[in-house]
Amino acid sequence: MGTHKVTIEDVATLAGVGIATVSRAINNTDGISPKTKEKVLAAVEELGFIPNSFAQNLKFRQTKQIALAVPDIRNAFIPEIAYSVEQVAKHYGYRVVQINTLGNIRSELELLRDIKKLHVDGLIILPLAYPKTLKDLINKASLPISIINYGKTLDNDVKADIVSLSTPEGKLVMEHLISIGRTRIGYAGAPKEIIEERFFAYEDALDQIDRSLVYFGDDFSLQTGAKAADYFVNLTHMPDAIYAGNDMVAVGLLNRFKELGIRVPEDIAIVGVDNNLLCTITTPKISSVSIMGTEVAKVATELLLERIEEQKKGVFERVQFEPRLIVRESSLSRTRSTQHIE
Amino acid sequence: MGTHKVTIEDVATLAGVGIATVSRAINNTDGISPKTKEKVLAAVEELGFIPNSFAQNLKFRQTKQIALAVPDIRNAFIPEIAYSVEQVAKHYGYRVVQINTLGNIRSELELLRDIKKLHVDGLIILPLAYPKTLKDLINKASLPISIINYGKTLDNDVKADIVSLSTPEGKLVMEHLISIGRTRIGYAGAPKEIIEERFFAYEDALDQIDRSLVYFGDDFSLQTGAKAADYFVNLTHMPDAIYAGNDMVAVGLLNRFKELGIRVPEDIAIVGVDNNLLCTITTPKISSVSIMGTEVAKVATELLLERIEEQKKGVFERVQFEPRLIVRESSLSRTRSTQHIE
DNA sequence: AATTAATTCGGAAACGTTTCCATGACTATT
DNA sequence: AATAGTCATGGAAACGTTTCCGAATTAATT
Repeated sequence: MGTHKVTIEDVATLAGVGIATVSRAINNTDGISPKTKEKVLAAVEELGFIPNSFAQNLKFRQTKQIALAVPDIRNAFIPEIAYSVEQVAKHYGYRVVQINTLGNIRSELELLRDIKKLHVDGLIILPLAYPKTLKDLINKASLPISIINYGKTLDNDVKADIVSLSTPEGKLVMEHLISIGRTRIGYAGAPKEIIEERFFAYEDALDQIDRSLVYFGDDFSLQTGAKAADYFVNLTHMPDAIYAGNDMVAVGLLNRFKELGIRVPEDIAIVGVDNNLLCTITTPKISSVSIMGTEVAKVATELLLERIEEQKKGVFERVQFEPRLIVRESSLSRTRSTQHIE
Repeated sequence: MGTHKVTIEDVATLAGVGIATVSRAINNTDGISPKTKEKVLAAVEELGFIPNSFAQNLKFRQTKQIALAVPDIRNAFIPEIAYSVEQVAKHYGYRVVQINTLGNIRSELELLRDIKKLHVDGLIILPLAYPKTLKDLINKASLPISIINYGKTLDNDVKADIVSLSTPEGKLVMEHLISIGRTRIGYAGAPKEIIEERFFAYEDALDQIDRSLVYFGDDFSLQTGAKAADYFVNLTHMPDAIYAGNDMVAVGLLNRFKELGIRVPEDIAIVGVDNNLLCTITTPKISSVSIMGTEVAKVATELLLERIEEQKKGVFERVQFEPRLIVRESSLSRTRSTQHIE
């Protein structure tokens, strides 16, 4: 337990040496004889001395730690990102501390505001939305930042590396649904402010939109999917396909539809976005667009760590990944299946 | 961007005051006139001064941050814990930094070894296993620790609060499977070292165990479940029920069985542990034991924060939560169903 | 108007390290 | 044996804050 009052000076006294020597011993620095080193380490052990890292870092500056700020841990899309970030960071010898902002934009801003308290060398952030404040805070921040851009368009003058998905993820979905002959296509997801490109793709793909086929829930969750299913079922004229804003919603939809006796894909086709692991364990398996989370996270982390290590200023990178549609059972054509099924 | 070389002294010079006054201004301390305060804050703004928090904490000691160390973020059981911890911490005004040890015992030990580098006031750890080193490190650690004890028995002299699940979670599963008339019950999960109680319950419930009905994979993952299914299917004498070490494994089993044309629960019943969200979105829905993650996490966090705030020494709490079996479709009795289905 | 009390402020010590620099002891070279 | 060169070591400065304490200014009391 030791209330940790023991300082380097206590060790020095016990070992009968100067504090400089103690420092050399515990840091494996050159210029100390093996025997004094041993003597010092014995004293360290005896007193249970632990260097105060605040004092250490006061000179050192580097902490070899980076922060990863993610919105909602309950969305299974996040672990994929987190895992990938950990891998790369470990390879560079960095530790990752993950901050869960819980889908709360306020706490995202708060985090940026006192990012210094985290004692990290850099930050990877996956913002929910991009209010002007966020941009200002990023630009004012005094440490390297990588942004994983999840669906939103960013101003070009943000002083951070940005790795993003190009927006056609929704376009892919819509083109696919149209190509398999669906004509009444609905949308279900969070309000469009959250990831607006997702919904814009829906609007863009249709000549005219029927507002009754659009369901906005509170978030991208299973519950939203279930509520959306209830909503669609009560329409006099049901859709024959639904573009789900993400896979959680898709799963929620599918599940509720099954409970209600509606067949997928025969009655309604469903396609989600994220290519979440969940898509492969439902029955039927759900078609989805992979947003390449692993790759995106990898690049974002590499950019950040290179910026940290090389102390790069300016010249911020912009990288885009193309999404990839993976067709599964939930969106098979009713007549014949010419698509490749995974 | 500012390379953050600007110090409190620069601000003092610009504002034409002493550094003590600057400190008072930025910390809202008493003993400063409104107008000097305003003047100082203007200087702070102009220079973009950000206090060096290493220097601050050198005196202050408290960081109002706690760490949460979790094994495998890809296991959907974790988010439940994390979410609950965040809620409580926020209520107390603390930030949570999450450390993912990726199922690696080495990195768990490493974390404890240099926990100081994280600059947190306390730690909540969900250990994978309990080698002696871990206990030693915990006892030597110089900050409050709460352990969320996930299946393993702990020595009583660990100097930390411990919130654990009482072990009968596996017993519940076995008694249930036996009660619905299954006679050849198998086990699938990670090697018994990982969470040994899970497997011991299996052994205890049976008069004699048939080693061929036990499958140990690498971990508690979907893949392990799938591989286990392949294994069981190839037995000359298949089991009629499987106790899955956790829900990920259960889902993996179910999915692969379905691909192989084996009916659940008619041919094989499956029961998992964790009561993961996944259990309700598969077809059939999977019976599982809730380990009360939310409640456990809540108590663990409260104990930790109280210990921090009140600077309690000694008197370590031991809290146990009882698991709860939730019967769903994957373990219905073949003859009639008398159980309550959720 | 004179004394006392209350504010406001700056200097300097303290927090616990790392590291530069000077010193002294020891080894190697001639 | 004398000089040069290594090596080990401790003292002290530096890192950037907060805070104690005394001084100086202002306000309040008589």
